[in-house]
Amino acid sequence: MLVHNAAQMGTVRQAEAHAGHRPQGGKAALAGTMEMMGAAMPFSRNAEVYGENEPADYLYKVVSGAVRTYKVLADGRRQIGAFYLPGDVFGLEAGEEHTFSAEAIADSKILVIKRSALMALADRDNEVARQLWAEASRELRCVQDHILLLIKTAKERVAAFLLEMAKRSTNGNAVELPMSRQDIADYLGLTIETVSRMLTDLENAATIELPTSRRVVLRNRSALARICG
Amino acid sequence: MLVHNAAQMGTVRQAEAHAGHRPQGGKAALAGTMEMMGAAMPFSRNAEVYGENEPADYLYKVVSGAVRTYKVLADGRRQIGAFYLPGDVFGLEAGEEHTFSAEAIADSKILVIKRSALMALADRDNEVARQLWAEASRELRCVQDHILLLIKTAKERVAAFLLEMAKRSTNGNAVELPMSRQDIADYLGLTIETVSRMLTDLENAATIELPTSRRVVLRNRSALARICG
DNA sequence: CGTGCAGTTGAGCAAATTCAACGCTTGTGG
DNA sequence: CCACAAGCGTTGAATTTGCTCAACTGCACG
Repeated sequence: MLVHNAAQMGTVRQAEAHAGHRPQGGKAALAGTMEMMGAAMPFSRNAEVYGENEPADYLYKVVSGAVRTYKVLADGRRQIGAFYLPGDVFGLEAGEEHTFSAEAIADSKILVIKRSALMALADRDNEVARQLWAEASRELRCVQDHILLLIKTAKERVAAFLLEMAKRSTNGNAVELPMSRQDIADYLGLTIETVSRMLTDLENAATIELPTSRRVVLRNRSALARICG
Repeated sequence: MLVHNAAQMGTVRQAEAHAGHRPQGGKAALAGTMEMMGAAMPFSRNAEVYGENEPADYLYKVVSGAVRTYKVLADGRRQIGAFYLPGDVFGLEAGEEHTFSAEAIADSKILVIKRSALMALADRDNEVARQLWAEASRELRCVQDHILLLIKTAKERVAAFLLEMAKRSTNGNAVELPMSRQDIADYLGLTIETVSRMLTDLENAATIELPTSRRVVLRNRSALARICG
């Protein structure tokens, strides 16, 4: 189910109330269109946004906070598919059902958009359709890059992860990690111990600084890039 | 952008001769549409279909043979993104350029379709657009499953690979592998030696038979499924 | 009949995991 | 206000897994 408690139920309805709105013109960006059609909902830390195999009736855009998508294997191993930061769109599926589950990593505000409304709009407005394609393409590229990550060594994965987060972060060399070591490990296909060791190795090599465990400062980007392979 | 430059590959020009054809009706499947719009081209074993970063002006459908897509990292490691068997569509990208390279694994016949023609058709015919979405979605799901493979143990990866190939193969429990051990290894993120060892382990456990190195017979599917995790 | 390629097998090694202990921070109840 | 438990992260030692390197087999092709 999309809605997990009564308190959230009401807010989702709001999203639908806006579903009929038209964008200002044919050249409206998907970003702008979505703001018109969706309603921002609060999710608290670790709250589920949607579950695997649930109908994909909505898509989402992170306003603040952060989101992880993941799958859990039969024996409990968890693979995180992606992290989504403010501005990122997630939950856009061509199929009828979500293939991953999604949870808020921290307290978050998330824009909820009814899929059918956006799709109907895309049928009339080719620009919107194009934007949806671009979004899906971005997602595919992300997953493909993720595969390339998973064939690398532990140090390479951690270095690549830091560079990726830095590229998506706004504040230069200082990166605030919203996720735990376990989340990072499950994203990189490593254990928390290995992630921790690689981070301390990088710190010892003066490649990064770790003022706190959730804050990383890149001291030597080119060294990181070199490590990436 | 939907309109793209003319081909740089001389042989591909043939495909364009058919580009103006219309499907029989609005409900034509993508499969049928593509047969109308494309020309079958022969590719010999190991021939390149397209290269990474080349403009994605065409998309492709395997008629016979098999295709691999791959990326090579700076240090020479190769990651195979996917294998495509007869009936499979590949090279469909929303972006301007191919993100992987593609090669024929064996001598193959491949249908070549001009992207701009198909896209133009999709603009007029929502059914075609929907089919393109479905294709892109299938591709995304494939890549996501691939990620799940890469976090497993060597034996689990090989077992999952065999089940995947069996599911795509037509002839029951007998699976003909068109690709080499090196291809399998680069798909699974393992070495050829490890792939070979896992296969012999499975054979010793009477889970599979290996009449020849390229032919596998699944003797105990449920055991394989159990191994997958 | 040799040559070359693809695949298998073995031994030793390196990388990452597992298991275990410990430090630090945070929140809670006496 | 302090004591203490819980959660998160780090570190160390032992173990396991898969890799590297090397030898060897079978087979196709000249």
